[in-house]
Amino acid sequence: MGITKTQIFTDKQNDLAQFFKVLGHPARVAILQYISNQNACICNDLVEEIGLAQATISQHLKELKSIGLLNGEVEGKSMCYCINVERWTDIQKKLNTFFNKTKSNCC
Amino acid sequence: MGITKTQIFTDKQNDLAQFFKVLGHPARVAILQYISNQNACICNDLVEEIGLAQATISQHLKELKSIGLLNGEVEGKSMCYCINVERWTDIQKKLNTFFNKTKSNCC
DNA sequence: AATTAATATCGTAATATTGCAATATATAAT
DNA sequence: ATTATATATTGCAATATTACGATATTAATT
Repeated sequence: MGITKTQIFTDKQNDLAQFFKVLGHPARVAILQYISNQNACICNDLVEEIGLAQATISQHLKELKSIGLLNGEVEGKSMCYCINVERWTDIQKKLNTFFNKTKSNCC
Repeated sequence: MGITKTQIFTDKQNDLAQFFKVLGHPARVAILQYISNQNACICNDLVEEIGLAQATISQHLKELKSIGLLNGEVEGKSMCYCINVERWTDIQKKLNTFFNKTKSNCC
């Protein structure tokens, strides 16, 4: 079908999967790395930097915003995006909890 | 288009995104959690446990195997899947390196 | 007010993913 | 050998994602 059966999973499982999913695209990985390398907020150097169309970059930014990873502020006629450090750390913790809990005791 | 432009990203970015992507489905999160909760290797209790068709579970297992997270051993007429702990730890480290390096210094 | 620049949204095409029924394969049990 | 059981693969339908051009929208500049 193409539709994930979210109803049969717990909220935690769905949330966790959603975090992983949003991070599961190289453009979004690259965007986050680029933002962190600039010592200031970025605007749309990203279009030049990454090499995808402006509409595409905008879409990826939207997905990163959707899980709260980015804050966006209007800065004149451009946008200033930056990483929401609190959320960033929060998600990192959640992923690590998953990794630490999920341990193998077999084979 | 629907096709990710992997050529414009580094191997590291693509690999990282691939790990995230494979973990980015609630069924695969649930499978990993279930395997870790059993004190032994599992076979296909998963079909009953998770509530997806056998073919679907088999597909998800294949994806988890594709990044080396699962080992599968023939056990009579069933399969014994277990988490590859070494790989598991390795991927956890890589994700944490990404999280730690990607830090914000703005806003 | 008109123009320019930056970003967002819409519409659309191409491709990918999810899920399942049906079928194939392989081993154990009879 | 036949049957039963467990898993993998194939083929297909439905939906999602990726990417982009075209078009809003919004704010600064002239």
